[in-house]
Amino acid sequence: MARYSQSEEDYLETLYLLQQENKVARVKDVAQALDVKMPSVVAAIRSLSEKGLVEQEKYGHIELTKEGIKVGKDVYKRHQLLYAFFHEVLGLDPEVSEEDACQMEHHLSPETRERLLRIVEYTRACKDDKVHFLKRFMYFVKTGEMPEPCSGCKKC
Amino acid sequence: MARYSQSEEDYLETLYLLQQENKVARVKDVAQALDVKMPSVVAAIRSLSEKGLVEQEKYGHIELTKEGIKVGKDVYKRHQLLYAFFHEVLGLDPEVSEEDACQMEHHLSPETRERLLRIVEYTRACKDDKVHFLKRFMYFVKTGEMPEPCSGCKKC
DNA sequence: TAACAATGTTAGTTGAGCCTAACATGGTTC
DNA sequence: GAACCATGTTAGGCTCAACTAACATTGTTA
Repeated sequence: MARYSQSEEDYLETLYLLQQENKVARVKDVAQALDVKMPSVVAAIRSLSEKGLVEQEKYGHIELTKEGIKVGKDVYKRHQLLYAFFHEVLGLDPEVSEEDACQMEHHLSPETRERLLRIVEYTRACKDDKVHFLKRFMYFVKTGEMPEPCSGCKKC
Repeated sequence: MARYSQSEEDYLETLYLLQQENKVARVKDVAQALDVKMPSVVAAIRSLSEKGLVEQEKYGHIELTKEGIKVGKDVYKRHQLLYAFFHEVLGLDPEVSEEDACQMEHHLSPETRERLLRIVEYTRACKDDKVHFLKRFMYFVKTGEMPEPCSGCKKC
């Protein structure tokens, strides 16, 4: 999978999400979603089209190619992962989590991505576990002090 | 503190680091550090100078102003924090940690920054604690399974 | 001190990605 | 079916941040 610019990734992600929701994406929708003007969308689509990522019929719908879907979906997955990490693990607001995910989704290496996924999974699993990482971490966030050892462990 | 572009932040951070090491920064050093050509540096310095962030004497040294130091240092602190998180908490290679920190340092909101700092602190504190988060997390990374409850807790 | 090498600067170009203004198309309504 | 409105497109311009080529300055060395 080739490398794409931040802007290109944003267009592909937006197109992917619009396709999921509406089945059709129009220039106007993309412009609204990305808060840019329609001519900017037209230029971006032309460029993506030349790279084989989207297909356009004049004055018609915009459709992602197979490759376009792959990239758009991948960006969105990175976004979701970052959001989950910020919101679920770090306990940040939905708004902040969303905003930072938007920015950072373009800069996530495969290695970091894998580890972030692990820590999200770990945190989720911990909720059913005796040693509840998130509880302990949030206690630390609030008080600045370490919780008692095994405070969350009913066995002790 | 006003907002600065990614490129501006990179120049200020580089100048800050060069000043820390050498006491003087020259156009050539900055160009090397950022892997750009000297005319690009000259243009960037002129722009930063107009914004009151650096001072230049023609054909001479480049110095950060008070404000420039503040911004450059702040960027570097964000970098260090991200590096620590990637390396110490997620257990990623120094190389990957460094590279991702470079990219993401420009997109870190104050809220996320605060929480990342907490999780790094928490992880560090855990090393002296009975319930060793990092050990447990790394066990999960390697095996895909949750460690035994309180496996790290000597009291149990 | 004259020449040369290293460094810094200026001028002009490029490409990405946005914009506005003007024009084109297509679907809805009288 | 003609007029109108929403949507799409083209043309042209702007800013940012890089580049090359050519020129200027400084400092070192014969």
